[in-house]
Amino acid sequence: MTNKELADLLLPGVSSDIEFYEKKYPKRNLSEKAIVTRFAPSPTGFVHMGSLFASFIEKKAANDTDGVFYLRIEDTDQKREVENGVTGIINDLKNFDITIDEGMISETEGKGEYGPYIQSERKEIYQTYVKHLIEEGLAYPCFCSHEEIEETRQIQEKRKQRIGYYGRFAVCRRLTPEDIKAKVEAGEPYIIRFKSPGSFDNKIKVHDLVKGDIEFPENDMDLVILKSDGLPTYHFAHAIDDHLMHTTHVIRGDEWVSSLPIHVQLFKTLGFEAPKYAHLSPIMKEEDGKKRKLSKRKDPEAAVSYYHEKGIPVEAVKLYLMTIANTNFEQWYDCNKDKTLDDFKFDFKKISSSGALFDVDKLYNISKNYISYLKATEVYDGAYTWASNYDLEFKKILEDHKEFAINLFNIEREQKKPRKDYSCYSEIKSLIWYMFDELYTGDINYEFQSITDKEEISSILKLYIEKYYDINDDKETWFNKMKDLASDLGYAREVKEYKENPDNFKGHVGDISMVLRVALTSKSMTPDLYEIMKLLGIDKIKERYSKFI
RNA sequence: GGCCCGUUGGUGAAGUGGUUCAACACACAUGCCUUUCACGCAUGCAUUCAUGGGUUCAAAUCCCGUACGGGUCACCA
Repeated sequence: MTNKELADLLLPGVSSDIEFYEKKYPKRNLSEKAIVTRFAPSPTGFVHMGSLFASFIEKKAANDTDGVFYLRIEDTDQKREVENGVTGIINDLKNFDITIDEGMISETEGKGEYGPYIQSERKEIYQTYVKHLIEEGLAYPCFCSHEEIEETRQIQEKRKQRIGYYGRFAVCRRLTPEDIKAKVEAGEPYIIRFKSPGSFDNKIKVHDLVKGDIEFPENDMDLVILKSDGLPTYHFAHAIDDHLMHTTHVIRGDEWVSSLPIHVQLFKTLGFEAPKYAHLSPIMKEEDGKKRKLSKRKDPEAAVSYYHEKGIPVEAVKLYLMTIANTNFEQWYDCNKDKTLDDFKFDFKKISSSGALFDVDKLYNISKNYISYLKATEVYDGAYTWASNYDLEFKKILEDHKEFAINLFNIEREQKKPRKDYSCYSEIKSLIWYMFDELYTGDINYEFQSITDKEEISSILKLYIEKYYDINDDKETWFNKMKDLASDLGYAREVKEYKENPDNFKGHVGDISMVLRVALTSKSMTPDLYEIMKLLGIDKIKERYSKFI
């Protein structure tokens, strides 16, 4: 029996014409330096922080070089299938403004010339290559049951030998065509394994863009390439897809580095040019003094939706990702505040080779800085969008008081050194609630500081309203009047004055303004009181003061 | 257990043999500024680069061992 006949017996009705696909998916018409990358998740319905990180880098690398970034869905494991799993991924990417040039755009549709972009629809392609490999004598069927494999494993463990299907443990490799024919005709189930040409004693060196040169023993395992359901394993699909889709750079998590010998070998024996590899270290998290991989089960911040819920601007998350992606980015950005992420040239060499700890504090800091340089209207828009998704009460307030809210956000903003109050949209409400009557209700907890006597407070408020407050005053006049008020009541006009002779005064102008602030907002910490008063207006000030009195 | 990778302050890190080499940023602390807060400014925070040994006139930087951490060893990706 020839290899050709064997191939027909094993994969009847499948073509082995690989030239068909080689022609169908020609080399991409791109410049030499253009990078083609892909994000290739399983359709689990959501994107993990680590994957977002990878896809972010993939897209950036492609964009920087006028290349292509595409989305391929790896659904060869049917047990993992999740309903609407693709849509969830597309949405998460969309939320982070990661758009694709090619690939899946909905649960079932793809766009681009190199599709299908979902592996379950590429079954014929894989099988064609598998059949070709059988014809070439580079692959063979394996009839071993799970139990038999397990037995071998135990033997190997006991003898302290390497575990796996290789060398003399690869029993089906030695099956004669006649054996195979008999087994197939008897209806024995089988899978297809790759006939590894490697030897464990040979060393190979693989270059990784992040980790550098890595030396491995050559792969000598006869890996499964086609599973009993007719779908390929990851390794095989990777070789076929990235070859046919002409991926130039495979960027993925470093859990894959140990498979590198397999992948390199697969590409080589298939006659494909291997892509460049960049293996990213996982994003770590510290817990109880120990580092561990950020886990989607244990860590809410591992889910990309977390940032959406918190209302951290997408741009801020991207800035943070870039600071861990390229170690020189942070300083570059510091010196180029007017530029954007697009202006920064991503460099594979500047990827840290050890796992970065995910630093939420740093993220919030970046976000806070980012928001502080936004225009008031942009803050409004961001807060409004966030509230529309997560806080309808706040959304209504923002709608009803649009002008007011924008003016509020504009206090001490749009200047060289703006205020930095908000690190994310979800916390804005808790910082400005007292500015809205809708929220300024119920039991108010007044945070008075040095002056707490009700009588005294009342007399300060009364006098201020009756004699001093004029909404038309400019800031200087306003503040001078507060000083007048202070001296009227026996307080020092200046803090210094008070500090020099504390016995001569009941307190100082700062104490007075604190009373005015707290009685108006209940809070001891607010933005500039002059601005706050102006915004609230005389009626509301009178109302709140008299309510207190 | 085999194979592979990593280890610079509380955190992210710069730095790959030698002119302040432990930069910069976050966090923290103190002080100044200030009617509060925030901002800003100033100062402090690793005599030391996991650890032991070696190479060298000279090492965080090169080599070897040890420890610790991570990854992987499926008809999962």
